[in-house]
Amino acid sequence: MAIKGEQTRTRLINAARTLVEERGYFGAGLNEVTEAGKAPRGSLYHHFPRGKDQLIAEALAVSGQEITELIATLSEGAPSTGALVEAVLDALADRMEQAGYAKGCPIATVALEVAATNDALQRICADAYGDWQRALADRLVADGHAPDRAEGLACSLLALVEGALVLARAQRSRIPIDRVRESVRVLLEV
Amino acid sequence: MAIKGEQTRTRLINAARTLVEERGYFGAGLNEVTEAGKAPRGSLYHHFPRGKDQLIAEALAVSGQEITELIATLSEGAPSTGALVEAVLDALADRMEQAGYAKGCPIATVALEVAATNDALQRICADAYGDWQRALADRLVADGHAPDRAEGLACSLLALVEGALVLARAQRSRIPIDRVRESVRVLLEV
DNA sequence: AAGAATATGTAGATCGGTCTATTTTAAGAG
DNA sequence: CTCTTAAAATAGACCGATCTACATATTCTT
Repeated sequence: MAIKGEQTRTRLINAARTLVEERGYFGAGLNEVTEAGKAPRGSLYHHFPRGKDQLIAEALAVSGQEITELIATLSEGAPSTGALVEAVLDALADRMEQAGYAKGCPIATVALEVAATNDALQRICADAYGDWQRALADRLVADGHAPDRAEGLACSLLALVEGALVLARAQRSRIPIDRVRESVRVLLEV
Repeated sequence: MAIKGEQTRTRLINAARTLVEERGYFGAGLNEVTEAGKAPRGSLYHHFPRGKDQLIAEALAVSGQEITELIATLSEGAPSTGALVEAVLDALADRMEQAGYAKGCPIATVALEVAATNDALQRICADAYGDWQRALADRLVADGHAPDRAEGLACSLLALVEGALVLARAQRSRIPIDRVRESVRVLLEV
């Protein structure tokens, strides 16, 4: 049955997602992943024959996709791009607080760790950020912003969100996120 | 003679600073640190008897102080807070490119890795960000911004810089930094 | 019966940390 | 100024633990 196998595979990916977001690529050991995913090491290498990099690559891709979908979902109920970004900040801040600051951006830690040394993972991280930026740029254009400015503005908005997540986690406080929230409107209402 | 010992100590700290910035806390092994610092293991534990955490704590403190001084230095030649932030972005972008994207924010990677699990290092990271934010806030007040708004604005500026560094490293491109650069003025000229 | 999936065992390397010598340095005594 | 001596610093072997990865069975599932 392929169902059971898929479940084990999914459990491993989710365990990897959690551990990688909390401690990064080097900090997430496969022993911990298999323990958290309730699967023996044999299953891990059955489902991910190329080992750790394949597992984490898929975990990052899933996490990246999840944020892309979060942006799409929140965009439906947001009256403006500014409201969308604020909603994203709120959602991520809640998620971070609820996890005791063990969660933030699911990509950032790995992105920084492997930027210069692991081409495959670097590309996946870059793609995730590219997807999020495009989602924001699309919404900006839909809101009537000049298309030639949308990319740059979306990039700055994304940087603002990423920076807020870094500062909030580093200081174990959602204050930076709330402060950045107020700056979003300034950036968009000009 | 204390001089020779201090030199070894400094070499170890600098080796740790480089490796930690490139690959983070978990990715920087002590074997690599001692090799890069040209010192045997005995010297490492002579100068840092509390081991890896002590070494990396001092390395982070030095790197944090270096950025604080960079802000102070660039502030002298900058006609406004906006110009200061742009100068900081330029300096860090050059540094990043020159290192083949092995450098970015010397604090961020560790901050994300240990935010929820290592109180001592988390505090050091938080302090570094606090210092940088205060330096920006002071300059904002000196520029005539309302003191009660300066903290929040400084926090947003810092988030913008941190986010730009994350995106630039992740995408191995200084484009995000250059785009954020343009948003800085928007944020300050309102 | 066949293949997918699971379950361990283990290999080889590396991890952080400790230990004992040995060398180097600084300071005190004459 | 030289000799002595204790501390500082260096050197590297070594420890148990953990790491990723692989090998070999065994158990499910259709």
